[in-house]
Amino acid sequence: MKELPKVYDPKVVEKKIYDMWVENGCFRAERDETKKPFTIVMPPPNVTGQLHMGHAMDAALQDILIRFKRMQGYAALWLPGVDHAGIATQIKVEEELRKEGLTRYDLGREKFLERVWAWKQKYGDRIVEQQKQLGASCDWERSRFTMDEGCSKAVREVFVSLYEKGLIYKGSRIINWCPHCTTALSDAEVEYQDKPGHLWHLRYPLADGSGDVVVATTRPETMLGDSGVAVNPNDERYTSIVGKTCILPLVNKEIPIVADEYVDMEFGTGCVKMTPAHDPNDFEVGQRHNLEIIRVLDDNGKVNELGGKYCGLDRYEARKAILADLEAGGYLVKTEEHAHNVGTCYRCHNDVEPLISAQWFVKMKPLAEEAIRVVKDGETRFVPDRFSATYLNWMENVRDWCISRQLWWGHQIPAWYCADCGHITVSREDAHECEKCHSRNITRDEDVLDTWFSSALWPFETLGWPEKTADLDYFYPTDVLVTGYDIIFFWVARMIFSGCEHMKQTPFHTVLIHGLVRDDKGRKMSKSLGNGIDPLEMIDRFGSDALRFNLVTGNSPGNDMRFYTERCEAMRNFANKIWNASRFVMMNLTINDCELPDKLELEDKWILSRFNSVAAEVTENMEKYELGIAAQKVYDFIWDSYCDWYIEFCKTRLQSEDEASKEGAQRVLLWVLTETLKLLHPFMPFLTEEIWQALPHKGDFLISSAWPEYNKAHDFPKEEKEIETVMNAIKAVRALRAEKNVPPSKKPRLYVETENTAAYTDGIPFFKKLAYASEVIIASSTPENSGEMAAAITSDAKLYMPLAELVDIDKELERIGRELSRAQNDYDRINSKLSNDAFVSKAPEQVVKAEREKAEKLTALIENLKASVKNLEAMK
RNA sequence: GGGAGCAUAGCUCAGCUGGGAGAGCACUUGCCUUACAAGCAAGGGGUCACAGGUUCGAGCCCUGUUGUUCCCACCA
Repeated sequence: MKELPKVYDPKVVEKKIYDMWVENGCFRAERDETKKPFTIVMPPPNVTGQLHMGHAMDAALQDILIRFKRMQGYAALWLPGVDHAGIATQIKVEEELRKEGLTRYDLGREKFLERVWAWKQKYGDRIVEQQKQLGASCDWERSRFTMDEGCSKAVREVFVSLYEKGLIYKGSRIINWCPHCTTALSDAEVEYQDKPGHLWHLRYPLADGSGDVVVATTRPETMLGDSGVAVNPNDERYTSIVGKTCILPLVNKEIPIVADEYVDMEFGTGCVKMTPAHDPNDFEVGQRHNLEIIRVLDDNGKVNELGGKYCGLDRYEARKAILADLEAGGYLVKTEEHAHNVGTCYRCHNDVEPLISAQWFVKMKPLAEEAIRVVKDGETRFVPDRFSATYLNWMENVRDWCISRQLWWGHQIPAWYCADCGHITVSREDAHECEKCHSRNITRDEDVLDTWFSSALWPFETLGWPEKTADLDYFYPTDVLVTGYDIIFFWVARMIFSGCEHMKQTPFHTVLIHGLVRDDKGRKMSKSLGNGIDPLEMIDRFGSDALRFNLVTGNSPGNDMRFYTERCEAMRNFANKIWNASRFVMMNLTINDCELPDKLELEDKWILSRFNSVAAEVTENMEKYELGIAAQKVYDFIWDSYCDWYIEFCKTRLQSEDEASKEGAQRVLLWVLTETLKLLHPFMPFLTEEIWQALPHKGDFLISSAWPEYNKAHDFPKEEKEIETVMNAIKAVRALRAEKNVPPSKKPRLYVETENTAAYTDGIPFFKKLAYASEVIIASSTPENSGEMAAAITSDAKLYMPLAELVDIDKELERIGRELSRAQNDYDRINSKLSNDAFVSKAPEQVVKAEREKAEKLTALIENLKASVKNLEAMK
């Protein structure tokens, strides 16, 4: 048998094992009509991305599920890919250009796009390589890119077909504009932040000279675009001025005063300036009252030529200048502190400017209906369930989706404008003439689509849609989508309505939501804070398996988790524990197959029975997506049951002359280890495969072996109880010895007084090994000189040790007295339950029975303790 | 304004459909017991935020309160 190093070194193992899996096609998913498919599509990371802890957690969860299902015999497909990430990527390449003193306009669209593709070529694989280090068992041969030919075709098909159905339209509306990224954004791409600000009260004189109105605003610079003042129709303070006009200061323009329900009488002065071009509400009021739409800010957030003397000023400079001028002109009535909610760009975090612009939109209401139904009817289920409420709330109130972006990197909108007749041609094929007037004087829309427009198609475009492929037929709908709660709106919601619309089937039956990985102080990991922990560094220090285990244990689905390096270390220690247990088994191995023996000893039945329960429970937990609980159970089984007890139980047999017993121990040790490695494999794939390869095994790879199933023949409840009696006695002896500071080297005789001689006789070798006894004498009567010996008391035995020099009768009495009062307390509590008729009659039979058994044991223990007290007192 | 999460050991968190409070780390004591000192054994430490309620029985279910975090929303 191969000699293994004393310490597990993930570095030498992980790369080797991963390459072996890849070379042998272990991740490949084949269509197989004899198997059920199980499909996960990976949330595609950004091409520009670097693997961070969020990705690592996401990937770990998916890999665990896919490995589990693969072992259960499914045709398990984990489909990877990367996202072109419009704004993010374009910004990176533009930054690179800036270092050369260039802008994208210097290069022109075509050359710029060449640069981006080159960038993608250079860095696009980086994150994929990093995912591989995590052990991701994706079918890499099917890897896709959101701008590859197939995806482009899918995007085009969807755009055109939605346009044909009237679900995509172009219109001028108030949209969110990022002056830094110089593009429109969707509602979902705006992050609102509470920021301190001011509420300025401005006086607008009435045109007829009969007085003035005072409006309150947080954004005085937009006054340049004011085209009216609104008051509430029920506001008696202002009924007399409705219908009049006032003079817009600085601009010197006459604007109407209108009455509209929108105005809140309680807020500010009850008069609101109306800037229809720069505020969504004002826009709507403006529509109702036919107010002029005057856009005064350009695409860069600077005042445009309609702003008169302020033209060219940045919006915040303009604010200062305008306030100064208003104050000088006596128009500034007062200034109040006022915190307000400001929209910021989710990419660059600059303030978003609401402004009127002609953009493309997806009409959401009709699409949302089915997307709501599938979740309400449980065709798609969120885990944890509370996120379905988040989803439904969003979907029920969803507004039209602005999908055009003023960028170059992305899917260009397939719309051509006719210079002659003004018609818009939207086409699957590139258009060369206007479909209406056949003029060739057409130009293509410059804009590209929102990145999420293509990601929304991910579950089916990656399987070949719009072609009717065999893969699509077999693997769609997919099964589970794993992602963080932060992109439910961006992505999950849009995949669901897209799947419903284009495939007529929801894209997945389960959405497994996880939380954010935070730093050890609970802060979000971010570049600007510099508090990010690099998963690759953790892999380097502790191994991929340890990182994965850390990321999936100790927190529950949907909750954020704090990342502690020390926990990674603890998991590394766990990996090492298994490594050494395996090393121990191998060192003792003289067999070369992994069959169980014909004859099973008591302890063998115990560990098989324990394993059996654990396998059943773990499987159930996995199926309910309780991965953390499943992992914890495997951890406990390995460390407590297998290592701390079973291996120790076996040591004597492994050294014995009895060949049958010796081989039996080897066989059970090996069998349980092998099966346990299977349960652990999804969580710690590298370590388990490495060990499995070194052990006698059937089949080629652990990754493709069968998941353990509950086996009725391995259910031994009686033996479990019996060995646990012995374990309790061992623990009692060890506790006694520890209290008296007896070193393991001191091995006294052990006299056991018990009625249960059979079990204790079976346990003799265990008492010798684990309770440090030189000799074990079992009798149903009290040994001589019992008063001169220290005694450990259990419910069915008294275990005496001649540690004469350590025995102090008073101290013994005190110690036993403590145990007695503890036992008495427990007994009283249980007895009060049992003497309660309501409990006995109403509680389930099982529970009552269990309580009775406890009471019996405690009664016996108390009797034993009392007898000892009596005995000791007689000695005094 | 609406909604959700969280509150359990010194720290970070598990605790699935109600039935004797757990883990990791930290701490104390003793051990190099030939798989593992990245280890073994023993141990200390908790009014399960607070107040009610349902129940034979509540960390878990219901109501309310407090604190805290987050999401959504067009009050200028």
